Amino acid sequence: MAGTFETTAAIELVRTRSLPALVQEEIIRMIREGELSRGDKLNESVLAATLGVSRGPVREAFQALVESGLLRQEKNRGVFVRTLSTEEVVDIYNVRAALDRLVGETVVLTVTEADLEGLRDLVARLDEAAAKRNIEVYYPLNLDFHGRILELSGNSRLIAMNRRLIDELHLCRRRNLLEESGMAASNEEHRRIVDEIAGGDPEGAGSAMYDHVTAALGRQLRLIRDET
Amino acid sequence: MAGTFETTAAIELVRTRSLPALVQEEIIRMIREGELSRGDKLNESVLAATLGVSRGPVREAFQALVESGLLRQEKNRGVFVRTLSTEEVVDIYNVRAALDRLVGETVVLTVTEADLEGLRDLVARLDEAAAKRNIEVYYPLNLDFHGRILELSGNSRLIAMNRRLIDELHLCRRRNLLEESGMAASNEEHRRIVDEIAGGDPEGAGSAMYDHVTAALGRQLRLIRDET
DNA sequence: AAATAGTCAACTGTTGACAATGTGGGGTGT
DNA sequence: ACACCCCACATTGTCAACAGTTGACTATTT
Repeated sequence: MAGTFETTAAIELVRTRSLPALVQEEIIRMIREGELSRGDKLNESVLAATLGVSRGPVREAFQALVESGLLRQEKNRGVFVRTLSTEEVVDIYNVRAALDRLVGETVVLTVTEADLEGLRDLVARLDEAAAKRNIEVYYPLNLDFHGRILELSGNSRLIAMNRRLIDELHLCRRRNLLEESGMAASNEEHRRIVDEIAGGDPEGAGSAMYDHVTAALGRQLRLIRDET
Repeated sequence: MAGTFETTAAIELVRTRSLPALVQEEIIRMIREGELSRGDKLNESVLAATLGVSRGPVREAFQALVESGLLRQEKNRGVFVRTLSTEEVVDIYNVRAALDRLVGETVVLTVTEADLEGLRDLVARLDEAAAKRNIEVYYPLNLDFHGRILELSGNSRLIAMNRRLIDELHLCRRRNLLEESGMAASNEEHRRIVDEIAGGDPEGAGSAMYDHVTAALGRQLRLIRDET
């Protein structure tokens, strides 16, 4: 049969994806890509019309995103993209540091040589991007690097929580926040992380992850301070 | 004016509480109190009728609870109270251990003598409950003990995430799960936590918290194994 | 001119109705 | 007796309309 593959794929899509879930993904994408920034108001009717659905699914997506912390709701006034105070940014980075320490400790126990090879390859490509001062390449590679290590942990809750925190950090972080020196320093830490994981010592790998997040917080805070 | 106080309170209630939020709280309560157990199906119409609202707010509450992990959604079939596999329970405890280590490390830096006095008082009351093998008293005191330390951390994200994990653990944990020996052992660990916090060493306090959660996981796993 | 009351449009909160999907039971053919 | 198909019922997904609230603009008063 022609088109069988596409058909089954379409069926799977319709079977699993509901409108609220799709709306939710779209809003997250808009935040990640910067189409929505902190403090922006989301208008139910306008968003519904834009996406071609009614207000019901949009409202359901809002509730999920409020629960996950990406949106803030004021009764009878609407939902807004959350704004993070400096204190909250520090809080989030600290939590991420604690979670990533666990990621490092866990990954060491199950990592394979093939996994390590993949990570080393990513570090090499990050090096290249850093050398060219190309943030547009560096940034998604960086997300990929952390995402892959996270997956290797195999801990579903750890993965979910870390992803949510990363989404939240998109509220205050722009792609251009890492200037050149930051990229180089950051990738040196990546290299250390891979080495420590390869070394097989859980505490060492955990520390490497922890220190990396802490250093990233330092870089972020310096930028926030410079901004003002 | 007579009734001014009640009126302003009522205004504040209407101003802040929306139906979805109230429905959400009610469902969480039902899970915590055991009226809903893992795997149970939640019927939109029935729940809406019971609570005297329409299906809209109920569906919005569902989405928030799905996002927080308490409910699971199957398209066109309904939402169900999540069931946790043993692997997921282990995952959650591991994440909690990592978070609580951070709690311990953080609390040391800001704790006051008055805070410590409050914690010591709680440990004493927990001792009493443990001696009497009274789980009905021990259990809420235990929640209170951990809740207070958590608050002392002052990290809003840490507090929110920890609370959500505790809610999730209610999915598999019943009040009677801690038998007598467990209570005594658990409270010895509480005492060590307070001592380490009072000692002023972040790493020590972090370890005490971490070890307590790990030990709790051990007790939980033993019970799961005995159950089968 | 400033302050306050009144009015109105835009938006959110909630509801009931309609469409689509899944489920279980009865009947039919082998 | 067993398997299969079809239909009626229950439940979820989606939508459009109604009700209440908010914030801004206007008009009136001092």
